[in-house]
Amino acid sequence: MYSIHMIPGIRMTAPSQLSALTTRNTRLFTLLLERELKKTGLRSGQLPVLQALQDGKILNQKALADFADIEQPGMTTLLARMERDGLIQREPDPTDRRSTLVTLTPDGQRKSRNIVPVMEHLTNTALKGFTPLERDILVTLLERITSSLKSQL
Amino acid sequence: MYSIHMIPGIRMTAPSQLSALTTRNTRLFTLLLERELKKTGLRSGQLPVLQALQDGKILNQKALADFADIEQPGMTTLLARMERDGLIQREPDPTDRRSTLVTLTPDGQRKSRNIVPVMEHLTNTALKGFTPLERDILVTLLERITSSLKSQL
DNA sequence: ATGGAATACATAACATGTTATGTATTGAGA
DNA sequence: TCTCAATACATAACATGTTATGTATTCCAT
Repeated sequence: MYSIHMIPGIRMTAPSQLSALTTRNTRLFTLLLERELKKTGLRSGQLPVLQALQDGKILNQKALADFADIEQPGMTTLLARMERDGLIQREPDPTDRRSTLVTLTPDGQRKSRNIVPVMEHLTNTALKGFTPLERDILVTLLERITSSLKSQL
Repeated sequence: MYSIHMIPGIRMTAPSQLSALTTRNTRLFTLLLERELKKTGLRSGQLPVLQALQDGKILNQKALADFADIEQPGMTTLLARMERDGLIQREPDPTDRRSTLVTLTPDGQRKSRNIVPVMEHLTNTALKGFTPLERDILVTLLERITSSLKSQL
């Protein structure tokens, strides 16, 4: 499958600080992402919503929360900020009066087109020097962790 | 905690989900960690402070912020909550009137003894099925990412 | 010795997320 | 049909983190 010879800098020490490492990487990545997005008027938390609503798609808030993998109240407040900033539009669902349908505004659509190049650039920065094999190994290991953690929920 | 999710249109097969994977793992790990810590009366953000002040060590707020790798205002508010909750004590540094010296209270010391087993258990959960080699590969790759991202700051 | 830069901390405003809880609407079974 | 559970959303309270900014103190170069 994969071999230690292909991983430079291998140390054989205990990953006692695994969570610190992933947390640090997440915060660093988000920090750099926010810097890039600042030029486009977007924030990192908005990206899943913009992605989910691309191509004129219409979703209610529950579907957006599921897609973004956050709780419903978090999505409610996020969408309130995005509506305030003119990125999305909310209107009542005519078929279900509990539900609110969300769409991108033209400005939201326009700004969301900047996301892909920004994410590509940052991902390449994070994985600088990684061989394709190393990328695959990393993703495989991370997916196994996700699976293990989700099984504990 | 910010949330970076899968962005469409990135063609690289697997690593396009890198930030989504690490972010999801971080949130999942933190969620499970908070559940465990709830029994001990601690919160996840407090752990670096408790660790840094173990064995009666005395540090000022700047040193704690550096250790925890967060900004100074974040540490100030964190320490205010921890002081409110009786985990730490703050007193003026007699040798530098700008500085505040922080120590653990007896209760903080007592509660902090629960951290290591909790973290070990959760880390083993996250890395369930990993061989020692796979653990080291993972840590090595994550550290390379940290290094690449930090070089962009 | 002193004046200006650097340092340590605090505060405000905010984004992002979590629980807990309340309200209105919908749906489903007796 | 009617009641009761489930669903969708909102709100409150909070933790954790970020910038931006202000204040007080200390350090250093002249």
